[in-house]
Amino acid sequence: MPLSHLLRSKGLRATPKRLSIMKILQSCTGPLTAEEVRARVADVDLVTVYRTLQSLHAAELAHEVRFKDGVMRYELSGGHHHHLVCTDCGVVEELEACDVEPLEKKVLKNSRGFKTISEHALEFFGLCNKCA
Amino acid sequence: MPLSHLLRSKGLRATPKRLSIMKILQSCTGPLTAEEVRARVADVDLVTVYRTLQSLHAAELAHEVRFKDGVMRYELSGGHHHHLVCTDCGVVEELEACDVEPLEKKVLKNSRGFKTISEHALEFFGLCNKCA
DNA sequence: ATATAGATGCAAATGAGTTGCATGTAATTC
DNA sequence: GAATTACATGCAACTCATTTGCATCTATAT
Repeated sequence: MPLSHLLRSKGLRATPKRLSIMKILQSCTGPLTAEEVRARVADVDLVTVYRTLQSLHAAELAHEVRFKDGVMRYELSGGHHHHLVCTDCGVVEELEACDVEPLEKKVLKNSRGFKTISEHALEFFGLCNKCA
Repeated sequence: MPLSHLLRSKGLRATPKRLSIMKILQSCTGPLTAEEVRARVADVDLVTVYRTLQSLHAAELAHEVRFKDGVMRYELSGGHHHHLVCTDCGVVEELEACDVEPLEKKVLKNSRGFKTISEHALEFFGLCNKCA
């Protein structure tokens, strides 16, 4: 499905800037901050980037991730997954498998105070081959 | 070990405000933001709270956690663990067991680009009994 | 072509967290 | 137990990510 159809299928308009932003997200290996997106798209206001990323996330077309710096990052939703982040240079490696579901089930079963678990956030931090 | 000795063993001074801040952290079930700490301690500047929490973390006396709002929270280090957070009311339940280590080993083994994994962040989000 | 709801840009505001600097005080030394 | 000194605190001002208000613009439906 082309990006423009994806957007329209969620009730969002397929504007040139939106498409550029999505293409950038698509072309990068790791999740990007609003500022990183702005630096890669010609003539976009940072506010527009913020609003676009929020819209994409609200429409479930993008995931939100926060690494240790606390800055929000976005990536196109290509299935649920987690990341391995280098604490030295910041390189990000995507992990295909999630494998947290069994843990999640166990956590819910052992919980006294919770009825449902809908989400989880998991990130790994370490040193990449270069920085080690 | 009393809090004052804990501090001194890490080369930090046992000042009244520091002790108050630590007592508050100790008495609360979940991790607290700087602002939440300030609201519970008499006559402390927010800056002092920030600096104190950072010192405690640097000395490994406190853990840092970030939930979905992106705000940093602190809790006294009582062994590594994770949290279950209610997305509605914000209640936090602590999870005794971690159980991520085997996953971590597997992730490192499967990784092409990383040599070591030193840390991970894992939080679960759902609805507590009250809010469900 | 027109209408309209949604998208964009600019400026200004918000809110978490930080920094510089002067003052205060815990811990050490005599 | 008084003096010394390095660390701790408070205040004001700052930075930086993110948000909001408002006027303008434009993709999409009619």
